[in-house]
Amino acid sequence: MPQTAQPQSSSLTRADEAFQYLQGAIIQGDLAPGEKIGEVELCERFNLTRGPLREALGRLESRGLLVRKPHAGVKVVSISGDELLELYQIREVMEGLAARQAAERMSESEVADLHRLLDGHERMVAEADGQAYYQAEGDYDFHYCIVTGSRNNKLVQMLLGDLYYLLRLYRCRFSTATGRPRKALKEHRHIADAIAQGDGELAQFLMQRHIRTARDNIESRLQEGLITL
Amino acid sequence: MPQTAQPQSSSLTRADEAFQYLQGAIIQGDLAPGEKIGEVELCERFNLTRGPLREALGRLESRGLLVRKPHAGVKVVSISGDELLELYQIREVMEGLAARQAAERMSESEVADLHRLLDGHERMVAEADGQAYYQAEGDYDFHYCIVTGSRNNKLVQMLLGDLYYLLRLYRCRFSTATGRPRKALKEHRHIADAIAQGDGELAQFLMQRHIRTARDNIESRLQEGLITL
DNA sequence: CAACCACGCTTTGTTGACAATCCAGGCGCA
DNA sequence: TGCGCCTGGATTGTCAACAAAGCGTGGTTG
Repeated sequence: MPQTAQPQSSSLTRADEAFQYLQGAIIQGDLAPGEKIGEVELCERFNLTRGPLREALGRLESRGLLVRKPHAGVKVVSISGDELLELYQIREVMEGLAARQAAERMSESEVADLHRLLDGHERMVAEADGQAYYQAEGDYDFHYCIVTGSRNNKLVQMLLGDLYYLLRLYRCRFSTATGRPRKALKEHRHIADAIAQGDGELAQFLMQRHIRTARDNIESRLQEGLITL
Repeated sequence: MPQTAQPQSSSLTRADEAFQYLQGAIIQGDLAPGEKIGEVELCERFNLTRGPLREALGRLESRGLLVRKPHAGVKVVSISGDELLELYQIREVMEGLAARQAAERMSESEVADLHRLLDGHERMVAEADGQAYYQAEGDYDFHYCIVTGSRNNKLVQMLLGDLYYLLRLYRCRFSTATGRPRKALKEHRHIADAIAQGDGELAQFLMQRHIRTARDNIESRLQEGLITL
């Protein structure tokens, strides 16, 4: 599907398209990690020239999804289990902050939305043991809500704009998930309750413990040998 | 290894030069915030063509130092006091984590280096009330040491590669500083002691309080009207 | 037979020109 | 006189070609 026709948003430049497309391709695993990929090949892959492509590449590199050596070419970032655990440690403190600020600043309607979201998740888990969907998307929806609710623009940018893409990359790579949907959902509910009560400290504590639990889960799985690096 | 360190070694490309140069120019304030600056002007400013420049611009944008609207041009990021406070909140939790991990993972020699660094700072403060230098550079040196000591690559990349540049931008803009070198130095020493003893929890707590104090200081100064936005 | 050097090819970095888009100023009309 | 359209200029986005650097290959030599 060559997107030669650009019907609508003229505000979308080719470089932006390439950026989004490449980001998606990397996250979904269409481009293997460590794969040294040439520029011309990418250009032909979705008809554009090297100018916009290089700009997109630069942005991807700055975001940490690509590594590029001066004259050696670009390759998709190779990931390790240790780095994933590092990411979770960072997530722990940052989302803890997000939860605290969300508890302090979320509006009534936002809190209501959050609870509705959890109601939906509850139905999903109850109905069909919908582990797959719940973990893949629902989990992100919940955390997404809280992060945006923190009203901390920089935090939103760092988490939603950068970190989550990396996490998604890992998650898609070795499709490991917590494997504990009900417990996780319960934790989510507790966090939402703390936020609803405006108890920032509690929300922060619960969120940190929630993510730490997930991290421990992943760590033990990694040690068991489910490493797909 | 974060690619943000410095593309030093052999052949640094023109785009990298432009990137570093522009980053420095923005941080030092040679480019006013909110200033809409043309590409050709930048090109002539340090002889290079628009290709590499645009790549550098893209990376600057992705790093948050520039904002660019599709056909409207680029302008240096305009900053607000609120955003600075947000940054400090993020710093609080992230550097808290860094301090904890540094306490757990720093080597003997690194701890010794850290203490030597503080000795130097102590001399500076005692000798000449060297507030200016201590605050401008010494403070960063200390935090830099601890962050790298955390051995958390992602954390290093996010703090040293991104956040600190923004902080420097703010600091240079309204050259506000803590104005409490002795107290800050004492806090630094306590943190270093906690790290030396391997007490991660204490180091984290002290670091968070240290940064929170600095933040409160800035907040009150802002409210007093030292806002240069 | 192995190691080293030189050559050429491939890929990246850079350049200048072309085309699309937006902003400002001026003119016409109500 | 004020509003809106139009045109001109300038700026950004895009392109195709040029130059330099890295790497593999093949030949030569110890």
